[in-house]
Amino acid sequence: MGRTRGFDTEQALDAALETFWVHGYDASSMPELCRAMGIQPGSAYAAFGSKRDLFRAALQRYARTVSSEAVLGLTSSPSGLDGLRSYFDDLVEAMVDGRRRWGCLITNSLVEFAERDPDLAGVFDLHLANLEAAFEAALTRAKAAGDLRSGAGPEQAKLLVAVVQGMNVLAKARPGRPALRSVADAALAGLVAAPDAPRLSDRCGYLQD
Amino acid sequence: MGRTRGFDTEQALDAALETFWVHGYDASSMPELCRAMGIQPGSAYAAFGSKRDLFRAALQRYARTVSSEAVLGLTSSPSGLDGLRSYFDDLVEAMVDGRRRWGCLITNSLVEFAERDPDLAGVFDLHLANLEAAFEAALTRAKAAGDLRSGAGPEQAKLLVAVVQGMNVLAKARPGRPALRSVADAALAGLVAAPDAPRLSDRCGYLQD
DNA sequence: CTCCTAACTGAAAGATCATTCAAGAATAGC
DNA sequence: GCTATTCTTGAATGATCTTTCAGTTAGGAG
Repeated sequence: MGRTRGFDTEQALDAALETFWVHGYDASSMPELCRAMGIQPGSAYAAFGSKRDLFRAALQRYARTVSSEAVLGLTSSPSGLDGLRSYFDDLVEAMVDGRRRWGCLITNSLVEFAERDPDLAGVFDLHLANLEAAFEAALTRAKAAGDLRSGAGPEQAKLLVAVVQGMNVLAKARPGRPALRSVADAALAGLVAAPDAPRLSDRCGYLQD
Repeated sequence: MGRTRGFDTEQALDAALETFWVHGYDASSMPELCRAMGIQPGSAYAAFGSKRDLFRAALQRYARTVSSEAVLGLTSSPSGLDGLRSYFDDLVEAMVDGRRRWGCLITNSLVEFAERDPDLAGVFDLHLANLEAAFEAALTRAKAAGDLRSGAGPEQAKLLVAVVQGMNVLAKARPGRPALRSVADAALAGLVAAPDAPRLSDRCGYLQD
């Protein structure tokens, strides 16, 4: 009983998420967040607790939606190499045109918050570990299929995580598609390269455009 | 004529630089910066103008000292490959023990400021271009010396820039030496790998430890 | 329809922030 | 030593930020 909530909590959370994503935590004031969410401070505090709690909820929503959707493309493909290619293709396009032009909320937050909120460290570590595990699985499948150069394997997963974090940083400088492609292509080239005998691999689309 | 300045400007700037480095711009308040610099607000404003100006000065000092010192190790070595190895070795050690445990001031600031201060974009772009040029030169020398796998060359410079930015992000999560080494080693392994014929290269120290 | 309860509103509180400024202190040139 | 000039001090200013709260509105239960 009592008055029913006049706004959709998840929709409001998405609005806050985008504000945090674009401007960061400190640079997003409560008045601005409330404007984005379309509600008043009182409602925001009643629904979410505090600015920090709202941020935590937004981070977790991001991990559950945006981030895990991207990882899904990596794990769902039967071919490990195709999964890797499509992951990086989507990443580049989202950074040029889409929402990733503001980088990655988790990367941004890791940089902004690592020294401040130990509670959030768990969220960051979990996200990085998930990404690494997905890369590891894809690399294992790719290796089993004979798509990797000898010497390359699942132990390159940490490198790919670092490359993705680096691209998230570079994306904020709006470098344009060619520069981002160049990073992604070079990262994959280091894995699949058939250095002296190009015909070793029957999959050779990685330089296609 | 007039009273002489009671503090050393460069020393104060270094203190502010470290504060910004550890906590970021927004999370470094003027009272805190003044405490770190050992001066009062009035003196800080007389000497540096505004908080933003102080930050700009700190950024440029960082680029002129910390950053270009690291790049020097990359360009000074006659062997391109040795330069690359020592650059990444130093990077990893500084991230484990040294001042880079707070990441890189420029990376942190790029993430925090890209959407806010177009004036700073020039500083960021210049820094990234310098780093890329240094990698490019080292890769060119390494290739000329026959130290790279065929297919690898100066066009991998952008990838290395991304890897470094990614390591700067990961460093904030305090991942420990093995994880960082794993990233650096994998990045170099993708360049120098002698995949099917290890004896192709007479320099093969990249797996030494 | 009435009442009870929960949500909403928007102004206010209380803290903190960047910045300024008047007053005191110290130096260089005369 | 005196004066003009510059630096330092630390409190004050005005803005802004997060958070709260009293008063109002609206929906469900009886």
